[in-house]
This record gives sequence, C-alpha cells and structure tokens, in this order.
Amino acid sequence: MARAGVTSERVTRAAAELADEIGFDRVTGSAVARRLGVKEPSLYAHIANARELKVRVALLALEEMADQAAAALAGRAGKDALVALANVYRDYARRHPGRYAASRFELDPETAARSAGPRHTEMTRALLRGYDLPEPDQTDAVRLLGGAFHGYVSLELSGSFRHTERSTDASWAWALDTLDHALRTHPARRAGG
Amino acid sequence: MARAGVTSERVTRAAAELADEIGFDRVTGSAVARRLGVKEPSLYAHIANARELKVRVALLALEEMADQAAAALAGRAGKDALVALANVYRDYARRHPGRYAASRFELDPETAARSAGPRHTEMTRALLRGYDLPEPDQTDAVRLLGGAFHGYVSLELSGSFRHTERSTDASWAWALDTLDHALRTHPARRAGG
DNA sequence: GAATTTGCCTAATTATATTAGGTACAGTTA
DNA sequence: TAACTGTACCTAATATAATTAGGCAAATTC
Repeated sequence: MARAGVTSERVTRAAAELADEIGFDRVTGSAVARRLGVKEPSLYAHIANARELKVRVALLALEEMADQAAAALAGRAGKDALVALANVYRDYARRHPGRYAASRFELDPETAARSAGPRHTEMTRALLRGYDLPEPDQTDAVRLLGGAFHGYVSLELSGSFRHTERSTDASWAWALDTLDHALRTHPARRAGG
Repeated sequence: MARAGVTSERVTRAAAELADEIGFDRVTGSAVARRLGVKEPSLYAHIANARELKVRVALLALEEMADQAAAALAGRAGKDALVALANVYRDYARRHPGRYAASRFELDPETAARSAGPRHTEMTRALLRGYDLPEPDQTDAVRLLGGAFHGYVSLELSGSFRHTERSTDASWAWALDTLDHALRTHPARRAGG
C-alpha cells in the first residue's frame, strides 16, 4: 500500500477542520485517523497522545488569531484599532467555532508561555497606548478588554443571546462604543492625551 | 446486598462534586458510579445517558448561581448591585470551578429556556434599571455585562492572567469601576437619571 | 404472607486511547 | 540495479468508557 504521508502538521490541520465541523470536544484520534485514511495507531508516530492533539489545535488557533490581529491592527489606532481587534476575535469565532473553542483549552504554563497567547496580550497593550492609560490601569484594561471580547463572543456563539430580538451585531457595536468611551473618559487617564 | 439508594439528585450531586475536584470535562459515568458505590450500568436507571449527566450539572450550577445572585441583589441598587452580582459569579467560579465550567455547557434551546439562565438575564436587567438606560441599550448592556463578567472570570480561572504581577482582585475592582462609570455616563442614558 | 414493582447486578457490545511488535515501502549506498 | 537501512503504517492486544439486555433480590403494596 502507498503511504499516506501523515505528518504532525496534517494531523493538526485535520483535527482543526474536524473541530469546526463537529465541535472541538468531539474531536477524537479515531475520527482524525479516519479523515486521513490511516488507522488510529498510526497517529501515535506523529503525536504523543490524544491531549497533544487538542493542544496542537489550540496553538494553531491562537496563532491564526494573533496573525489576523496583527494584520488588522496595522496602521490603526484608537477606537479604530479597538474595533478591528475585537472583530478579529468575533469573526474568527464565527468562521472557526471549533478552533475558537480550542483556543480556550487549558494549556500547561510552559506551553502557554511559548504559545501565541502572549502576543494577544501585547497587541491589546499596544492598542491601549492610544488611550493613554498609566500603569497599572493599562494592565487592568488589558484584562477587561480580553474578558469582554472573549465573554461576548463566547456567549453569542453558545446561543445565550438568541432569546432576545435585538441584533447581536448592534449590541456588539454598542459594547465596543461603550468600552471605547469608558477607556477615553476613565478617571485614571492622564490629562491631555 | 443493601441498596445504595441512588437517585438522579444524588447522581447529579456526585457529578458536581467530581467536576469541582477533577474538572468538568473529566467527569465520566464510571467515575460517578464509583463514587456512589454502584456499578456503572446502575446509573442508567436514573439518567438517560452521559450527556444528561453533564446537562444536570449545568442546570444545578445555573440554579445555584441564580439563587446566590438573587440573595446578593436583595436590597442593593446601582454600583452596589453591580459589584454584588459580579462577585457572585467570580466567587462561585473560584469555589466551584467544575460547576462553573458546567454552566457554560451548551444546552439545547428548550432546556436552556427552562433553566435558570433566563433568571440571570432578568437579574442583570433589574440591576440595570438603576442606570436608567432606554431600550435597546438596556439589552445591549445586559449582553456587555454578561460577556464581561463571564469572560474575565473565565480567563482568570484558566490562568490567562498569571503572567502579570498585578493582583487580579485589583484588576477586577478596576473593571467593575470602569463598567459602572461607562453605564452611568453612556451617551444613550436618559437625562436626569 | 403473596404479588408486584423496581433497584442494582452480571454479561455483552461498541468506541476510544494506547502499547508492542511486524512488514513493506523509500531513500541511500555500492 | 541489488542490497541496506530507516521508518511509515499495519495488525494484535489491552484498558477504560458508554450503553443495552436481561436476571435476581429487596422494597412496597395488598
């Protein structure tokens, strides 16, 4: 029989596609193997175990989002940048729900440190320079924005907003307006930004 | 042999305890059966399947949080109420990380409608009356607050904030200050609140 | 105390995760 | 091109989890 040409990259890609199709929590080694046209034990030449499969999808998602965030932020500042970054997360989550769920997979500290996670923090911090917040307020604002973006996207994706008429696009725009306004008029903000 | 006295309530309680101890995603029927001192198939007299086990834990968590939220909101208004509600979620997540994770488990629409989920929306809406926002801004604010609370708590719990020195308690207080400020000074707010 | 219900059991099936060890294909050297 | 070597993928086997079928004994009802 011809060899299938499995690599850890192809395994990861197949797992990511599967996650978007059937949900991250339903991704299994056997499903990935089936999709690649090999038997399940063959995967273990390329990945250590089933957990690593999920970790790899998480790392892929974090990196894809960071790349898109970097592209979206280029040449933007202030509210323009805030809206661009926020929309990267929201759009990514809608386009790739399984990968987005994977990006919330709990990584061990060393893996998390080497992941694209810190890039997200850095980019949010860079964006906030346009709001002229002193430390430690800038750190607090990074956490608020990270939480607000993720929380909104996560609740919208899980259907928590479906019971109400109001368009989720409109609420999203309102939320970003409000966050921008809050950061611009925050008491901690230095005078004369 | 004496009967173990298994009921769906005891199964749910055992699953919830297990979730807090080992993580919601590691809760299995066999682990619950082991904890209850019965064989795994015995569970299926009380629950339909493994998914229902998770759904029941999710419903329990949503209800416990709603009850605590109702108690915390009693007699409070304005920022006081906002902080009280937010802290219910954060404290619950820290005390019961597995149950909190369960509360994010995706329910089918009918189950979600019968769950305590809508109570959370109602309570947030009630809280926002103190901010005097007209519709549809009130709905938008419900979504922003829900997202911000959940997102912050979720990121903090998953360790995303561990890389930075700044106390997460302090950032949390800052975030609540900021949200309160934003809602009080939002352009959409009616004059003379 | 007999009849009935039912709670929990054993046995068996299917799917997933994983290890051990074999075979044949691919690339390298002669 | 034939032999050599590495390794990609396989089969076989084990453990755990989810689930169904069917049986026995304990609890409940009369």
